[in-house]
Amino acid sequence: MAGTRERARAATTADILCIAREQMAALGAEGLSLRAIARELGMVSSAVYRYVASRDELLTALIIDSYDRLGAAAEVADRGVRRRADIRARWRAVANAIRDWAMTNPSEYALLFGTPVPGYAAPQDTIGPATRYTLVLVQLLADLDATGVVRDTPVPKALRADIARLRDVFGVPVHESTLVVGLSAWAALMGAINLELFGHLHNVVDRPGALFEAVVAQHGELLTGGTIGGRTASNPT
Amino acid sequence: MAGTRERARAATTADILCIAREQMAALGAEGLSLRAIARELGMVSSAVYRYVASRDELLTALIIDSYDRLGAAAEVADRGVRRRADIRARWRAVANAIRDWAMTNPSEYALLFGTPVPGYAAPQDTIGPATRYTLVLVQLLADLDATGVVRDTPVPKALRADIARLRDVFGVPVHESTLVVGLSAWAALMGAINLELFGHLHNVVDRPGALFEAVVAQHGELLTGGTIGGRTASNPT
DNA sequence: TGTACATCAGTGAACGCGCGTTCACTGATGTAC
DNA sequence: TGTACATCAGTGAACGCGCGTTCACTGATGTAC
Repeated sequence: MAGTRERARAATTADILCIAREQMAALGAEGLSLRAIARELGMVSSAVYRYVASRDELLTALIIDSYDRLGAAAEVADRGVRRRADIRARWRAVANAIRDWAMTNPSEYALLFGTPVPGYAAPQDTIGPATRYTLVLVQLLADLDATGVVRDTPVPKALRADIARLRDVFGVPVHESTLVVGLSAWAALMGAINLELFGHLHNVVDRPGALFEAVVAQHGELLTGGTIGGRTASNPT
Repeated sequence: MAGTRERARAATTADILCIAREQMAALGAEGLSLRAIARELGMVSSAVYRYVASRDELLTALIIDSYDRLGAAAEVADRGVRRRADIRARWRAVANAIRDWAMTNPSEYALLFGTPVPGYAAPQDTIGPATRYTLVLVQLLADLDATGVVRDTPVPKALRADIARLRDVFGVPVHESTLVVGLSAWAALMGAINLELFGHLHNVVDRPGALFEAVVAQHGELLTGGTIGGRTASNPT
């Protein structure tokens, strides 16, 4: 039966990735060590090179895998919302899924969104997987637009070209102002997770989850209907 | 003259911090090496221990110093706005100052706000300096409140207790809803910087500065007058 | 079904490098009388 | 102003540890005839 060797190979390849993840959780991405993985596998250090060409390649594999899991989590969360037209609910679902994934896989999240590993340059292969979770968000924006929301958020001139290009890249028709608000929501989303995960809410907020909810709710409003034009309630300028 | 020895000591202590910063810029926080610093100083490796008790202590010094510089930058920017009542202008100034500092000191910013160095636990001494830049923001919120802005942003119940405690900690009277919107603005601010600095805007936006401006402007509106209540323009739910 | 050969997982030793930290020491700089 | 003593910056060697990567090898597993 062709495959018993292949299956063994696939199994230890998976083992390597798994151990690598554990090691990252304990020591961070820089702590990743092929020798330590070999030790854990009960192999001699050079044996790992049958499976992985170099430390950097392993790092790349971990990054791709992580982006993929994150993307899958986001997709599942989005699909889980029955009422497709309820953009706010879908936004909440996706945002929470991303946060949940981050909290249960903190080291992987840090690998993707924390300090880049110095000396490591992500190869092209990581781009595709990296876009996966953002595609969910962009599709959300497109569906939002389809509902005919009116928004008078100003689109900065300097962003016009970028935004036009973005629309082409994703191939999804999204209104300019929607994209701007969407990018902003994205920044807030990732910012809230970073602050929490990297410890900046210690002594600030005891229930980071509640803060996260508030941030997400606010941007949900902004996306689905908030009109934040020039009118201010009582601005003293 | 008492002091020639002391001055020499202060000078090489400063040199050590300076070289450490350069080293971090090149190799990241984990790349920080006392031996490499000694080499750079033209000393034998053990000599550094006259000035620094351990690698971790040096890391702590760097963190404190960085928080301090960041805080100073934020304070200067805020003070630079003549019309104190123009909260939006002050918010923009402070936000831009933080971003500017981050862009000119990427490795220090990463040290503070990126992935925590594994195995390193920040001692109590870092808390004070860490609050410095946030104090600028909180004072901004307090001054904003003093202008009598009306806002109907809902305050999540789960955040009530946290927010009350926060007000006590800072000793500045800030309205609940103001703090919630402020925290949200903080998250967006840091999120936008992280995305840019850690490379997530590559192939997404060519002018990250313009995106940053947009994010900051949006939250400026939200802070100073945007009312994002339950009313939505055309929400299909 | 059996043999001959190719593939390839894992070994063991080595190269050359890095690191943090300790310790007994030399010798110059400062201080007290 | 000069001497005796204390302080302390910097030395040099060592301990014990880690790492990535290469290379010639053994021996089991698969493949072709």
